[in-house]
Amino acid sequence: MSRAMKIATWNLNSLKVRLPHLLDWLAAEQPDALCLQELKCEDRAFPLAEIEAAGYHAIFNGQKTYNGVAILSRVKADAVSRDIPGFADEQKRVIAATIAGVRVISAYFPNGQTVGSEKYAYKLAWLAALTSYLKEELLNYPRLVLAGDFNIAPEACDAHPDWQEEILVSPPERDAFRVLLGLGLEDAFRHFVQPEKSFSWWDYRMMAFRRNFGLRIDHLLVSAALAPTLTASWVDKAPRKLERPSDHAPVVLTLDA
DNA sequence: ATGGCCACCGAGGGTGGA
Repeated sequence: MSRAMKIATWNLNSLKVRLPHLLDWLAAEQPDALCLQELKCEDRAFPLAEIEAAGYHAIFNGQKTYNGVAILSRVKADAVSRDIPGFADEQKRVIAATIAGVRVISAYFPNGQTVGSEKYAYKLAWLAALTSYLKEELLNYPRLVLAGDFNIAPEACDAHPDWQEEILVSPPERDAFRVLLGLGLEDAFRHFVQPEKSFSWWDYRMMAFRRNFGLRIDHLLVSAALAPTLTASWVDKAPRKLERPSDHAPVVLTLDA
């Protein structure tokens, strides 16, 4: 018997500020699992009551001011794991759990700031650690989704032609993305024919959203066991049009597994 | 024009994001 699932990822850029948008989106879209990033919220301040009132369970891994990830789910999450095992890191960027038989990982990849900076070196080291972790996770959980803000636009078509920065599109970052695919993961969005200039992030400045001056840096990668079950994937630009939006839009997949 | 916006902390402007 097959079961339809809707799984999404959304960098909220502050859970506190975006809570009304989040609750509206949950009510409208009813995802089975929603991976969140950039909570900027300590665990003790997590708005659990509001999330539960919306009909969702929540697991979270937060810190003050920066980073912070969570997974919301219709059914309770099992086998919860936080951070990258064996990778010493103060920054709260990873949480994983099994939801309705699917291993779901919510990840907030480092930004990297500028190519060659210390933060860039941290990004590449973090990517290597994540890759080792994913290799292990795939052995334990063949039905897996890696979702989050990757801070990498994997191909030329994933960045607006006028994007002048090296960061988010540099060859070492794109190589790291391809190494993840090489583990047997597939970009759910690219499993389907998509409109040109499909992006998931637009800068707050320069009227970037109105001009569709953006990047596709939020992704859902699915394991080989799940890829044949995909039924759709899209970017939901609606929340980016609201007052005081996150600079990221939710990215969604559906599957029938 | 080498910044423009937004959120954070905390009480003013510095830091970080992408």
